[in-house]
Amino acid sequence: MKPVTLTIGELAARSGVAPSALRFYEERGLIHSTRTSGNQRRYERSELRRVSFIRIAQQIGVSLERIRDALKELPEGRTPTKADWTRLSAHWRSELDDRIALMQRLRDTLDGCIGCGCLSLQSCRLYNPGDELAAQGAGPRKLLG
Amino acid sequence: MKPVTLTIGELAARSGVAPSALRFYEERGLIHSTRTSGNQRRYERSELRRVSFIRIAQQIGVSLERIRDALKELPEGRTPTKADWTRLSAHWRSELDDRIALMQRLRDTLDGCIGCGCLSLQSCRLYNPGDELAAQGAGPRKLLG
DNA sequence: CTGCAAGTTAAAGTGCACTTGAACTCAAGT
DNA sequence: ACTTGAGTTCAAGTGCACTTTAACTTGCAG
Repeated sequence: MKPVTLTIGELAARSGVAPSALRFYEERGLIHSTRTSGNQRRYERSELRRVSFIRIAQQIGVSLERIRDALKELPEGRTPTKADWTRLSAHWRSELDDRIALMQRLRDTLDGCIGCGCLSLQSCRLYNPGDELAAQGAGPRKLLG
Repeated sequence: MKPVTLTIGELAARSGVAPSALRFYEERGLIHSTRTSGNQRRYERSELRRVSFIRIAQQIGVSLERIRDALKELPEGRTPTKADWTRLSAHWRSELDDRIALMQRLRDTLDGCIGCGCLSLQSCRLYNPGDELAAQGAGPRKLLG
């Protein structure tokens, strides 16, 4: 009968993340393991969920540092419940909404520019949305931030 | 009366991109300059449009290498016309559509998972959309690609 | 003509997210 | 017992997109 914990290879296979990346995540405090008497890592099955969460957050465009901070919200000591994950998921949901909104703003403005070919900074809404920054010479900074 | 060309500092100020970045773009073949007798760079005003294009494409998530390849489509010798830029803009517009679609897919599936807290690989649609890859053990690879 | 901000180069450094390599140990099948 | 695949550590390497540094030159205002 198989033990409930996973080796690093098993976790890698199930999550689609390389063992080297898992060690790296652990070093950075994003995931945790216990060790066997022979010093090998063993992962709780719940770590799989953590890895999943990390990959989703990366898709959304969040850095490992910010992901680590978010994961610190999870309870120490006990396995996170459905409610714990739901709360974090909801947090990324709004991150994602923000990014989608940014992309759509970019697209809509690009649509406006396609007809005129006006990709220059002086007058193009793409760089100076609302033109309030037009005189300050800051360029794309606003959209980029 | 001011000459029509821009110094690197002027281009930097107008585009919101650091001089060091502009030199880097030039080294990588994304933009071009002529030199004064004293070896200083001078930029055509049309280079401003190139820089704008580069920043937009980066926002969309395109690498400098792919941006350079796209810019190679622009005519050599003559200043790009409205039509030239329109063609390239349309190309990025579809890139952007793709990314927005990916984000929305991610969001919709995350919505489905928020209620159940099921961020695990075995059954979650977020990792195995349509479940066709579920047996292959590839994990997030499909959405990540 | 002088002073100084702005420009030049090549090489090295930065931050992020990992990967690779070397040298070694562990676990499991025959 | 032996072999082999999987695991371990630490250090160094990779790729991208720049930035910084050092030593030096230009160009313009006064």
